[in-house]
Amino acid sequence: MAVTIKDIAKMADVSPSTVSRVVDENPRISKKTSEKVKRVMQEMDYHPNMLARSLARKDTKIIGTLMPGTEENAFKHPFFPEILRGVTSEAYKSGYNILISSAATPSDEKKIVLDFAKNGVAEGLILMTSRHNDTVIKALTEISFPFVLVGNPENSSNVTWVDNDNIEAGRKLTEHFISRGCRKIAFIGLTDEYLVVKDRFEGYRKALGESGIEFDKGLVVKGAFMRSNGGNMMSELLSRKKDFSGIVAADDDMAFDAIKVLKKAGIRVPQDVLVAGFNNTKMDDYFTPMLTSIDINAFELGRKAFQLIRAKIENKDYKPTHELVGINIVPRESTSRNFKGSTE
Amino acid sequence: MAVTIKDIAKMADVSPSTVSRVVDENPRISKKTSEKVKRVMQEMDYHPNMLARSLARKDTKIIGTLMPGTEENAFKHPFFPEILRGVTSEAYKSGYNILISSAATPSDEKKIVLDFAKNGVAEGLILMTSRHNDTVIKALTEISFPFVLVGNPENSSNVTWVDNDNIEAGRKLTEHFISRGCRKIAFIGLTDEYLVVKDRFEGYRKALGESGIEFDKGLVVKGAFMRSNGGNMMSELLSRKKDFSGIVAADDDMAFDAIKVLKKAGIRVPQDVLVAGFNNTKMDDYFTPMLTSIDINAFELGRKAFQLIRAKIENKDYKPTHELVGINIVPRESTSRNFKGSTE
DNA sequence: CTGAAAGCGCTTACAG
DNA sequence: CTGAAAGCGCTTACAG
Repeated sequence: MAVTIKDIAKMADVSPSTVSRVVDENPRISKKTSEKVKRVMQEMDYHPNMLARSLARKDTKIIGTLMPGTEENAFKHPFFPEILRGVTSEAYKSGYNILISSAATPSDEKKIVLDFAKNGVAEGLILMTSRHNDTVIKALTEISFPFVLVGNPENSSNVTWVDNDNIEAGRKLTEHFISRGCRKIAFIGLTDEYLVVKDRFEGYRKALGESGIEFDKGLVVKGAFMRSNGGNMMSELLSRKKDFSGIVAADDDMAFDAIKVLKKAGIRVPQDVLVAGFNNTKMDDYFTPMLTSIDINAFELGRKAFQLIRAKIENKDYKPTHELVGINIVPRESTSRNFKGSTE
Repeated sequence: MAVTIKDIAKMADVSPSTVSRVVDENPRISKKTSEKVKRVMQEMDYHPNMLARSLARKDTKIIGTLMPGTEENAFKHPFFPEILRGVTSEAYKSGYNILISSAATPSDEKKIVLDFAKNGVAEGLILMTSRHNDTVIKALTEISFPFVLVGNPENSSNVTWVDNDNIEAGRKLTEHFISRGCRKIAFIGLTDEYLVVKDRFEGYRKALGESGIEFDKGLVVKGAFMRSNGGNMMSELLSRKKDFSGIVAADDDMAFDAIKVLKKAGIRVPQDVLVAGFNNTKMDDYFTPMLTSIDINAFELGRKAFQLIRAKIENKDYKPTHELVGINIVPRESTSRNFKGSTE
């Protein structure tokens, strides 16, 4: 059987209360007693039982995270692990542990989350994903269980969240094209479904405006935010027979597929058209040409998310707030002006 | 305050013991009582406190996982998330939760793990990584805390583990080259450091032997198991001026870099030389040419790992064992014989 | 079939 | 500075 506080108390010839206080570094305990108890704890290899402590104290130092459903493709997106890494790394510093959970499908999520919120294990929750008309967020808000969303909520008034400044991201990437001399810049992958994309698009328009370039909606292609459509959208754009020298894709995967279609059509990237996307996927370095992209700093998103949830937990009347994580542009071959041809 | 078993007892006019038994679906409770209690639980939105239950029962339904250090590159390897996804998905089915922890550096690991093992929260541990002379495994074995390793331990006698059949993987991939008519097949990235690689190499030799191809150690290039070296190893091989028509790389990343060097040297893949790797990275589809690879089924590794740890926990004298997860070859352009040239 | 009571391993207000 | 005692919210052997 594991060593308990009672065993230590007996060996050290003090009361359990005293041992508990030593463990807790309570300053009221005399140095002498404290040292004696500590020695005994060492000798007996005592590790406090966290369950008992949590039950008595009503805190657990455990934060839950809700990942996208294991059956969903979202889970496979490379930035979830990065976010998780950020969360874990930050949690580690302050002695918190991270519990991950994930329903198979969105419909199971609410049940899981509510149970999570009420079964006493997690003190707070980090949501990795938000949906249109999110019932999870609503439920959590109703019972006022502390949570932080990574991403931008539909109704941001009452929720604490971290996200990138997606408008800024769109603006910066578009400026990059402009600085390379492009004036006819297309945007592919616009959708109403995701705020991220709408924001990136807004940034795109902003950049155009700031440079006095007239917005041409003939250069915008709408489409679902899914990889498989990058190619179709590119074909659509080509079929319009419009002139363009740059393409902002709503994310890297779309950019890859768009470039494939361009190649087939005999249009060279970057010699004929510059292309770039968002997310700074690992693949960007391996694609031909290497893809210019916006790094969203997923690790930092995770860190910030943890800091916020911790703040909420430790300060019950912490007001809903949000933080924006900076982005960086990573220029690569696909927008290079002195590209000597690919390495093949 | 949260609703407790006492509140339910009072409302339903029974004793707390009875409520507890209803929650536990104890068949000794009369249907009538059970229904009454359940109704009250519904009405009051009762969720059992897991901490209290765990403390009393001495089980927590929580499994810990040790990821590679957050500061290590390993954490970024795309198969960790996949493994985790497998673990989580399987855990969900049986109502277990997964706690992730990760030291910053290997030296912190032992402390974390031992505390984990003794603080009563996790009933078992899944280790995602093993090291040369692994002190974590040793410590866990000494205190006989249940754990399962994903990967192959140095000293496999006393540990339960899941891994791919890496010998089979090496064999299958090499056979693939042979079936394409290659007889002079190089192997780059051999190292003593990792058993995975040694096994893949063993499979390579096996396949050669089975086809009566003489092994030529002049076609083997040693090198650390790190991406950055794929290019160097390729250069080394080229400098030997040996003839070869196929290259087995110790993993996909090495294959990518090797191909880049080949391209620079004016050697075409697959027209002049076939190349393939291991892991079936997402990038394989985006690289030019698309890379043939061995899929290691990381999701399945995770699932199996969970099943094993659960078996160990629920059956205390479960004997150390291991399971091998099958692999699949995924043929792509880089080993295609009727490749019409890339899409560019 | 149901309940009273002891116990899981801690914490902490109260008393001294 | 230290201890006795009650309590955190459950479970379960025992008794009936």
